[in-house]
Amino acid sequence: MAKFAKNVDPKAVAEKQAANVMKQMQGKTLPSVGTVRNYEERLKIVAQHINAEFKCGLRDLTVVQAHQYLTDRALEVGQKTLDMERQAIQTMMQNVTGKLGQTEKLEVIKSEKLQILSSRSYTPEQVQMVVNAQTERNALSTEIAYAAGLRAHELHTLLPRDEREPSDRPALAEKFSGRDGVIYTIDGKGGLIREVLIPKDLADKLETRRLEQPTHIVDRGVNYLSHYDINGGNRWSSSYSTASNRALNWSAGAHGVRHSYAQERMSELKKVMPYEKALKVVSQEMGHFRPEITEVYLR
DNA sequence: GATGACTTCAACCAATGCCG
DNA sequence: CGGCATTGGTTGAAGTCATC
Repeated sequence: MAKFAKNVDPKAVAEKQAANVMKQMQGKTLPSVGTVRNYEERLKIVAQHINAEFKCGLRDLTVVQAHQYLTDRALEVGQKTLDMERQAIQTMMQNVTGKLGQTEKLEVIKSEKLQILSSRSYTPEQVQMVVNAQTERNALSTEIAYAAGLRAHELHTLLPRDEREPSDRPALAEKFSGRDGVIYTIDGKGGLIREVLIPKDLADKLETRRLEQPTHIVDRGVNYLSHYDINGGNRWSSSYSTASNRALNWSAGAHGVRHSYAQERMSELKKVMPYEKALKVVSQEMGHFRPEITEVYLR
């Protein structure tokens, strides 16, 4: 009895079960750090539910019970979260508990909640209002991300062009045409190094924050080596959202400035070239492998 | 010493994006 | 076009720092 006393918290129990399962995944071909974090997080939620509903531990979960759980869960969360939980359970069953063979899969369940896909972009004036509601350090990150179309985490990976070679990717001559500034590189999604263009005045401000020694930064469990004293990742994203709510009474998230970049570049380029060509140029500037991805930024 | 502006963290949920 | 991997958004609690 006494030895269970410290484990009466259901959340703590579920957390431990998820952690143990993930530990047993070591040695398998593990996905990225961020994905591992997602799996563990989702498995913790799954464990909490099934501990209560089925009175069993996480690794006792059967295929039939998993199906039952996901079907119930479809009423509570959206498709993406439901997918993540199914994948996490599936990976556990394939690699740890053996309830599924390596090629066997769980049935895909449809969420009952429909997702609303509305525009996330900000006008230049709106971005300026958000910038004004942030401290100088966060404001600089916002201005750079907006001017160069960066993802939040990419702010932690900035480096001048002459200090790092970009990945070998096709590039049209029209890349960055109509704008000028200083070329930097960033380490993007999936390890793709790409060139980005930062206006001169912002590049100057950025260089005043250059560090003598690069500093180690952890964001959402992922390690970065930042060469500048600027914010990025979830800290900047959080700052942006709260500042947006203060200034505008709404927020579409920091990623909204990347949507703005895409839309502004498209309207600039469409004046001097056909739509298809413009889309191709913008997709290269944003580090997309295919132009169709860029189109989701235009809605 | 209360209040508000601002930042950070952790936990939960969702969108983005590649590829078969 | 769907499955799956990777990245981002929101929220509440808590901390710092002015300001009154």
